[in-house]
Amino acid sequence: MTESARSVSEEQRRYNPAEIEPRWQARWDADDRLYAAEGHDSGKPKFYCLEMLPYPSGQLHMGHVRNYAIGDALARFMWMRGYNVLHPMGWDAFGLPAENAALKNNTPPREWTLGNIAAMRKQMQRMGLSYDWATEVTTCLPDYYRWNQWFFVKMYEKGLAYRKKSKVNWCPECQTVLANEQVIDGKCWRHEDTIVEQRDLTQWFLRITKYADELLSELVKLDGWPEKVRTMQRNWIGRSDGTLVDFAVEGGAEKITVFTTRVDTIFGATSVQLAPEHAVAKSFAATDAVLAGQIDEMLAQQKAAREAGDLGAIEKHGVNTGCFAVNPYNGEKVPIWVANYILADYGTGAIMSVPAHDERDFEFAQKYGLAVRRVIVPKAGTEEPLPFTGEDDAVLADSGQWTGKSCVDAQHEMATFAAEHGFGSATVTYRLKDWGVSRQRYWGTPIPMVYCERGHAGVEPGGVVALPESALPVVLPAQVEITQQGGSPLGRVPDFVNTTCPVCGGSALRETDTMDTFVDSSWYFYRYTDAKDAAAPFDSDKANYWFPIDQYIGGVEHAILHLIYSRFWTKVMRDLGLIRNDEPAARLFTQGMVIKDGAKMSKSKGNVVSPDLMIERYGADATRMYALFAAPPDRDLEWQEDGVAGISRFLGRVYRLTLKYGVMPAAGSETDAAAEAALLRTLHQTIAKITEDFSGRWHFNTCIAAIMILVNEIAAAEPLMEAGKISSTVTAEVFRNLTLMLAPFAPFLAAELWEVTGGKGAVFRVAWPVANAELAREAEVEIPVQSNGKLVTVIKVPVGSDQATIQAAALADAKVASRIEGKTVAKVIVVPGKLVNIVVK
RNA sequence: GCCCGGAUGGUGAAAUCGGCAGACACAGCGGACUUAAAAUCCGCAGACCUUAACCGGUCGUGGGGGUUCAAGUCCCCCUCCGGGCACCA
Repeated sequence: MTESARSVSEEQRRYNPAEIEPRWQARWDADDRLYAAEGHDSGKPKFYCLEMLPYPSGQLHMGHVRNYAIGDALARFMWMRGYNVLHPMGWDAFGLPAENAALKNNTPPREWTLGNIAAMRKQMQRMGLSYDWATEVTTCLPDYYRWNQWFFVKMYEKGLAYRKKSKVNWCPECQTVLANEQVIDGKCWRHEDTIVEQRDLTQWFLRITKYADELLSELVKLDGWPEKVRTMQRNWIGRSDGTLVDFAVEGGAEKITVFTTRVDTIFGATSVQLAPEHAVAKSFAATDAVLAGQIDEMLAQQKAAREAGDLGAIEKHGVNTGCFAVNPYNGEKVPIWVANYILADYGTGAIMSVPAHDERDFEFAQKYGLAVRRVIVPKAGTEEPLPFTGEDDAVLADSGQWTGKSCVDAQHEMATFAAEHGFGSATVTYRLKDWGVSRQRYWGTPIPMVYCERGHAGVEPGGVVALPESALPVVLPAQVEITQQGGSPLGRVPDFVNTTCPVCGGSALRETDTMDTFVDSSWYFYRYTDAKDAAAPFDSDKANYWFPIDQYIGGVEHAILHLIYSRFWTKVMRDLGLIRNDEPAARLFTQGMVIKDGAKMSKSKGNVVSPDLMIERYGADATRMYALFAAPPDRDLEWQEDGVAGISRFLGRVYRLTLKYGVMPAAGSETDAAAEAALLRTLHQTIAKITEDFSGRWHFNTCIAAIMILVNEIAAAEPLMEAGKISSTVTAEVFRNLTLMLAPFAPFLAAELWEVTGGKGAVFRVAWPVANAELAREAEVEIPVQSNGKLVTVIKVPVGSDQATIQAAALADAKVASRIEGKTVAKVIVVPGKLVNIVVK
């Protein structure tokens, strides 16, 4: 470096991200190995860092920016820590918006989607995100979705995919069926104002309930997941342990099976309540026109309430059928009612009503004057008002041979008794329902099934035939007219629909529904490990090396959609022998929302801030760094443009100082050893803080604050550096490590400064600095001195001073002396290194 | 109704184990530089009382109580905000 390099003009020292960032971006884009992961044999520990893949809407929003800024900082940090990092990105590219866009602008969905992907990929590159684009996954392309079809067939063969007619959720806006997980408060997850209708349709389902128990029990092992997400999944799965009990219908061959979690209260049952849809209710109605009318009225009322979006508003009511059921435990006859609050699709659609020990039953019994019979009493013998629902420290009364038993013991014994006498059994009920995956839409994965028209051995006419692997992929036809008329668009493409049966060669019709797009995102992260595989969804050895994902980062809105489906898919793949891991991700992080003026950014509120605009004004580094600085990552972040400007100013300071003193420091004869030690002390304290934070708390806001403190201190030492009082060894160490610490947060600037200060190679592959505890150590520590808990003064003592020394120093202080003068010192509390509190009277 | 979060200056926030509340920023105010402005740099800054000023004092982490030498942090009760589940038997 020559003297001329030192005399760079002020103008050249001005931080100009608009010049620096595109220059580096071009260099990075040209190097397709820059962010590539290494193989199993790299000798390094692996780290799979993953952010949830976006829907290619065509525009990154601030939520994406925040999500990717977090993941990118982590990936770069782990590279610098010597890990073999997999950091991929892809596109959740099927879905309804492409069809809507097609309707609106007459652009084919594929063209629209691929155009959006290209635009968003460019935005991501502009952000400086460290993705390995060689492993990019695009779910709407046949080389990906063919494996959706392959999995579907495998699941069909295993009985995990099946077709049935049932009540399903229909969104009139989407013109398709939705899964239960996609219905929120009776409304569509994509159309918050659209009430979901119930329709009877034949649909394909995936048997997620087969894994309900494992999905639930393994939640306790996911200690790297937020408790909130685990709780939400636990609630969603909704396991309920209970007993099935058969009540014989008096004077008929029918029986009513009820589900109860409190079989111990069954001697207090004074009626049986049926859902209006219940088969026994229907059979009574067949011979009772009045009852039939009342049941129809209930169903009509439910339908109306659902359409009004307010199911909770229906008042509970019921009708007495006039028939009786027999309680198998005591032979007692109880009336059978039909009630509008009994859910047909939970448990068995029938309950026993025990008014004395259930709040709802009590309320219902009061309304209709049904008998209330107490059969549970507190162990303590105290009189509890009814309804008494407690089961701990309570025992049975007037309950035959179980009288005096504890509730919990009785529940087990009575279930066993039922099983022994053939009228019931212990059982488990889940709220979770099988995953309905059929969609009456075009832009999705075709379901790889045909219906053989004539039928053949084992398949009746019109029966289901799964396509063999050789017939895959079933490619989505390109020329499809998208209209708003009902039914699957593929059904209007004769070339697609009409095919031949792969078994008998006769004519066959294709399934015209496509798969829920949540299928695509249920296993995409496995594909990243082997994105170009044409013979399999992925190579098992590769997946077993990389899985589980070490850190998954995304929004909490997927807590029960994507995150439960992908856990299910992982378990299915494990049982197919493709992978060894039971769970997809060891650690999950859900970042907070980005808000503006106190509200979530949305077009309708007009408070959307465009990342492009921020990058244009302040650069990608400042935009990303602000997203990490303004709040800890798990909290909501209020976007304030002035804050971005502040970060930009800060980066400008770093740039100016580094160019001035980091490139070629001024030479001087006498150095200031104390000032040098102080600089190095702050430097090493900063390294220690950031290193520790990355491995645990992820409070990047305080990491960046720590870097600011270091830079403020460097700036304060500017006169000393100018005068040559800080040796070049020290400035070199300070600026080198400052640059390395900036690399995860502001990669463009770090790359630039690394190069201009003579660093070799990519700054992201340089070893992360190691804090030197000796250099970081403070010589003295400030100890606040309190009197009765109120601050009096602050004294300085050498680090490591013992209690006696600190106490002596505190009592020797003039301010302290005047404060305690004339008072009695009752006690002196000394916490070494922390504080002194003198208790006086 | 049940289950999770959260509430700290004008604003975003910090205080990781019970030990100086408000680090670091933003906005603001004052100053330097400049013909001027921008940019940059330096300084002030929780509220209230007192003072000419310094000094000094009181209050202060949603509200009320408690434990403790000491509470934003622990315990009890309550309010408000956000999220999840909910005629689930």
